[in-house]
Amino acid sequence: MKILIIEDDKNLSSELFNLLLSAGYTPLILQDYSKALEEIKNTNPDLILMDINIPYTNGEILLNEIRKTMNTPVIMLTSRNNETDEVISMSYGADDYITKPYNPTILLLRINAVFKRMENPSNITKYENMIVNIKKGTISNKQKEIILTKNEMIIFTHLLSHKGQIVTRDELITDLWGLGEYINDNALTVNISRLRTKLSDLGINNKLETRKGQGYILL
Amino acid sequence: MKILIIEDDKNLSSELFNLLLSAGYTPLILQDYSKALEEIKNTNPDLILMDINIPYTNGEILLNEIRKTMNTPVIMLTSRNNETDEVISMSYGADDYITKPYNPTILLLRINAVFKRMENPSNITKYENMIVNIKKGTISNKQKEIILTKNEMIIFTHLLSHKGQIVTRDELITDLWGLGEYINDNALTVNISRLRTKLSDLGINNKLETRKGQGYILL
DNA sequence: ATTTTTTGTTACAACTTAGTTACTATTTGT
DNA sequence: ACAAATAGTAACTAAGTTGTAACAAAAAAT
Repeated sequence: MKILIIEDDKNLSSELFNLLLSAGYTPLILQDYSKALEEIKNTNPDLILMDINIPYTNGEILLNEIRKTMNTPVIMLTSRNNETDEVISMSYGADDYITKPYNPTILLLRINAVFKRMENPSNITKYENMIVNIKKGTISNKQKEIILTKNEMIIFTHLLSHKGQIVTRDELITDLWGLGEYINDNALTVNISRLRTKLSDLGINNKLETRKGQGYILL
Repeated sequence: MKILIIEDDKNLSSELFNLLLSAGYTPLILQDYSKALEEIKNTNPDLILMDINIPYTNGEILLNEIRKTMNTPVIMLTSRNNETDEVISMSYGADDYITKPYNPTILLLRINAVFKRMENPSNITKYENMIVNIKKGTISNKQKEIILTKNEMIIFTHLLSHKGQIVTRDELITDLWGLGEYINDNALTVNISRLRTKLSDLGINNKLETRKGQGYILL
């Protein structure tokens, strides 16, 4: 399990490094923002531990960037014990946060808990301002809850797990109907259309784009 | 009633000791993990009160060990008022958790509640405004009590333990009739229908939804 | 600019899935 | 042994999901 530490304070990062190492993880350290995104894509860590206050940017912005293209869990290290940081972290899509100074055991427990939540192909994911409840078969925002049919959910979760990446029509067709039988291509188109309508009911528009000749992409 | 306290903070443990003693329990104190398992087996306490953050290990691990061999109820003392600890505690099989600083009265109430639950190995659950009495085979509200048949109870409890999640028909069929013999699919449908009628008699309507092609969900 | 290809939209109908009811057999209790 | 409760079956009905087809729109290609 690779854990990427993004932290400029060298004392702290090496402490973390040792802690994680002794707990059986493979820690990696990044000191600053500049190469972060690239590095994340290269190393593809299982979890990111990020100081909210890193040089040349702040955690929120980086978190935002990360969330555009991947779902790697992120735990924020917040310096102050204030609500604002917590709220910011969580609302920007962090999976948990820890206030410094942190308790090593607690940190490990939290990491564990995040992994647990990951394993559990989890009931609940977030997208934009929506909650995607796979086991319940719904997507919702604060106002409404909308039930997706089986096909719609298959398409949506597939796109969501490849957020920011083009997904070919063939991939979706295989996911929907398997390899065997021939299905009219248009069936997918229609299902995409139906999904778009339901997303639109929750105010999500123009997020499921067509890339002609290539496939679809969820932004 | 013997209650074992596992807590390294001596102030806290002696506070707890006195509190429990004056409440009529027989408290025992352990300062650390090393002899915990052995001690638990020797003294065979009726309940364990454990700090999640004890020296040389953490509560989660100990709890895990305990759960491998016994069902002694465990209440976790978590240091902060955070969800993660709660989630961890409960998911590892704790029976309850208390956040420090704790209110003595609340603590005693919780202990009491845990004992209650033990006596009566959760034959009683609540759903909406109803009481579900599994052993008795009834569901009731303040006005009426309705008897469920075995099948109805199997279906209802299965759905109840997966509240808010889609449960496939196959799951229910397996739960009802096991894997072997073939049963007309419609038998389940009929039983669902009968259950719905009885729920409706207690004013519970539209809570047991069909998700066509997927299963049923109890909201 | 026009044609061709690809995708979108809509309405419809079929198909699958589930619901209802009544009936019967089996079990249970008295 | 009889009555009552329980459970499975079957035939029919109801409903929702999904694919199809016809047409529209947009993008790509010529």
